[in-house]
Amino acid sequence: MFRHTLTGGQQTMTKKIWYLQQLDLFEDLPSGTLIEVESHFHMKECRKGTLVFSPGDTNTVYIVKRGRVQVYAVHEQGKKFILDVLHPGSVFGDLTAKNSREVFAEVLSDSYICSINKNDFFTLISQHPPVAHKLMRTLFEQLSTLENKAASLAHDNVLNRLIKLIKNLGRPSIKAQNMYVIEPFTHEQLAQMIGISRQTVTTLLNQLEQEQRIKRKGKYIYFHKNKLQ
DNA sequence: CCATTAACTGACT
DNA sequence: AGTCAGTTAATGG
Repeated sequence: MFRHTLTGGQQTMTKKIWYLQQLDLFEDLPSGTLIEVESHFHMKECRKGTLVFSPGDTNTVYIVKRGRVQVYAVHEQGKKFILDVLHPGSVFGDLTAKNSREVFAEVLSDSYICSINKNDFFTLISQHPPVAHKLMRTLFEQLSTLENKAASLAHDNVLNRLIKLIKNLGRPSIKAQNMYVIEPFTHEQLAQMIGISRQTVTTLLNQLEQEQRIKRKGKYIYFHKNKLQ
């Protein structure tokens, strides 16, 4: 398993489950084997708020087919720290043999979640090297971005943390060039991603909007790549 | 200072 | 009734 420490304030944490973003793992397989592969999966419809994964769940690997899933840790004082928000194509599950106590995965919007027995999953992967290859590539890419995250949490003030978060969450807009969009999050969720308070997020977002560094429509946040330093 | 906490408010479901 | 965003006063490192 991977061990990475996030130093936000005094807290350190261990990543007990792994997840891979935006990975259509089996998309390149010939349709014949695809059908065989899919027979190993279960598909479940999950309502908003459902806990897909909770501590102690070590035998299953999950793939998000539709919707959004947030992976978060809960600390001693009951505070949430959001580790990642997963989208369709994301793969996640527990790597450890022991029970992990503090990591949960919760559905943010009505979703379809595929699940597969962990051993079956790894058997499948070893039978299809291109899939293993893709899995590893994404894994290493994510490892490098984690370093930046950790450094930001350790050294940046709240404003810079929020700015980096905004940059990381932004996806290129289809409409305007160099324009980026962030899907709806509550201020509470944004706060929980970088370990700051909800009120501070509210204040800083208003400040950034007044400085014309971001724009907002409802819960969507827009920004130009150059305007946000 | 900078940021968090607590508390209250109005808007929106 | 519950969630969310915005504001302010008090507190602490």
